Amino acid sequence: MAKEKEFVKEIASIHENFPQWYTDVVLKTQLVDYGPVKGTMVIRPYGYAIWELIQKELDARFKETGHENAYFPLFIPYSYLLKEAEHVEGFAPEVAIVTKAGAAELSEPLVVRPTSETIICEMYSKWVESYRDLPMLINQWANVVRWEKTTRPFLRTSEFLWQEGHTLHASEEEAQEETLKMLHVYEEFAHNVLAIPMFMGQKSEKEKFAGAKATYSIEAMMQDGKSLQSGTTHFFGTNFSAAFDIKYLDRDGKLKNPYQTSWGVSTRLIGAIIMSHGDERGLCLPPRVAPIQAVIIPVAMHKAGVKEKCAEVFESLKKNFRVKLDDRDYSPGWKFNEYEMKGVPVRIEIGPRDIENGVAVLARRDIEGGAKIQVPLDELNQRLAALLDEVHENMYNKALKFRDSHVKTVSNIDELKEAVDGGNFALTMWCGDRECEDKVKELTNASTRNMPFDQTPCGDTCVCCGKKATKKIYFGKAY
RNA sequence: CGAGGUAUAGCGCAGUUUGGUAGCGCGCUUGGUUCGGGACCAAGAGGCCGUGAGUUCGAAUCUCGCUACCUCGACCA
Repeated sequence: MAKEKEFVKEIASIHENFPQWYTDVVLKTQLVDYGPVKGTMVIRPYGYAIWELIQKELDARFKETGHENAYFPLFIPYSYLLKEAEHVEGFAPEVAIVTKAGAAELSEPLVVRPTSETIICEMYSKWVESYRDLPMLINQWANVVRWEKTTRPFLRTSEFLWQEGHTLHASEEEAQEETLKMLHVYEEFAHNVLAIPMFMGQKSEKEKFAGAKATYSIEAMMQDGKSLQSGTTHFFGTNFSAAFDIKYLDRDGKLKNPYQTSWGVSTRLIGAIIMSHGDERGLCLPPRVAPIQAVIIPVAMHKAGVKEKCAEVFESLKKNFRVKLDDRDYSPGWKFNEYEMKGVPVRIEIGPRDIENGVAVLARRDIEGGAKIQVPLDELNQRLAALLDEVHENMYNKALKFRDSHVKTVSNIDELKEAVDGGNFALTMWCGDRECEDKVKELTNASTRNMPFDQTPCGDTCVCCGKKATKKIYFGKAY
C-alpha cells in the first residue's frame, strides 16, 4: 500500500525542484532570512548556533596544530591590493570600496576585505625579522565581502563569515606540508563532525586562488550531483612575501622571503550540510553540529505526572547533551513534524504509557520512518550517546554511498557529458592543458573539481584532445 | 551581468483579462474541550495590494521607471 505522506508539506520536493527545496528549507527552518541589502543574509539563531559549533570544533583543531587567533582590520588601503598582480586581477571585480567618510572624500579609497592576504602580509613584513620569528601561524575568524553577481544563502552571499589561516615558513617543504596538513584537518573535520565525505585534491591552474602557486580543495557532492567547493588551502611560495617585502635574516646570514600559505572555510559549510543530508522532510543535521541533539516531546501533557517526568528527564540529559524540552501547547504530531523539518537528530517521546513502563520512545531523524525504539529511562544517557554516534556514522555512510554511486569513470567527452548531465562527477584523465579544460566547460558546463592525490591512471589519453594524459581529475558541475 | 518569472495580512494564494477602494486557507490572540504523527468549537486581531511617477472623477487592476526575490546561464568560499 502506498504510504500517504505522514508529514505536512511546507517545502518543495527535493526530487522535483532541488533549488526551491534548498531555499524553502533555509527559510522555513529559520536558519537565515534575507537582509535588506541585495545578496546579504541574516543568520538567525538556529543557523548561527550551527556556525558556533563548527567554529568550536575547527578552532580546537587549529589550536591543536599550533595556530593562534588574531584579528586584522576590515578596511584595507586600496594600494595594498595592487601589490600582487594576479591577486588584484582576481579580486578587483568584486571588491566593495569605501571612498567617503561622512561628506568628506577619503584621501585613499579603502577596500572592504574580500580576503586578508594583503593586510596580513603588510603586518607580517613588520613582525618578521629573524628565522626565530618563524613559523608564523595565525588564524582569524572574520567576515569578508565579495560583491557577487548572483547570490544564495550560505552558498554565495555578498558578505559571509569564515576563518582564514595565514602562515609563514622558513622552508618551502614546511609550507607545503602546512598546506596539506590543513587540508587534511578540513577533511577530518568534515568526516567526523559534519558527516560529509570530501574529495581532496589539487585544483587546476585555472581554478586556483588568485596569487597562489598551488590550491587544494575539499569538494563535496550535493544530492543534485553538483559539487560544492567546501574549503581551500593555498601554497603561495614566496609570491606574496616578495610582493610585500617580508624578509627574515636566516642562520646563514642571508636575507630571505619566507614561504607562505593560507587556508579557509566559510559559512558555506552550512550549505554543504543542508544539501548533503537533507531529504523530503527538510533538514537532517549531523549530531555533532546540531544545535538541538535531542528534543523531548511530552505526550498527553495534561495527564498527571507527564510534565514532571519530562522535566526530570530534561534535567538528567542536559548536562551531557544539547537537549530541548518542548512543552508548548501544540499537539505531539505537530511537534514531530516541526522537529523533523528542523533536522533534530533524535526525538524523545514521553507519555503516560511510557512512564508506566519506565521507558521513553526514541525516534531517529536519519532513517526513513523514524525507527522508534523504547529505552528504559535509567539508561537514557548512555543510550542516547551511543545513538547519536550511530546516527553520525549512518549519515556519513549514506552520503558516502550516494557519492560513490555518482562518480563515473569516463574516457571521452561524450561519456563525460552524459555523466555530468546525469548528476554525476566524472573521473577521467586530462592532458593538463587549459584549452581542454575550457573546451570541456564549454561543451558540458562542467569544470575541473580537483586532482586526487592517488594519481593511479584510469586511462592513457586526455578526455578532450585524446593526446597523452598526465593528470587524473574530477569534472563536475559546481555551485 | 544576460534570459525568463514573481511581488496582495506572518506564510501560501485568489482578485488584475472587463478600473468602483480587498478576500480565502493556514498561522496569530482569547476562552473551552483535546493530546501516541500537523486536533476541534466559539469569538477576535491583522493589509493605504513592493516602490516612484503617469492616465482617470476613481487604480491592487491600465502605462512607464525602479527595487527585491526565484529559476536558468557567465564568476567565487
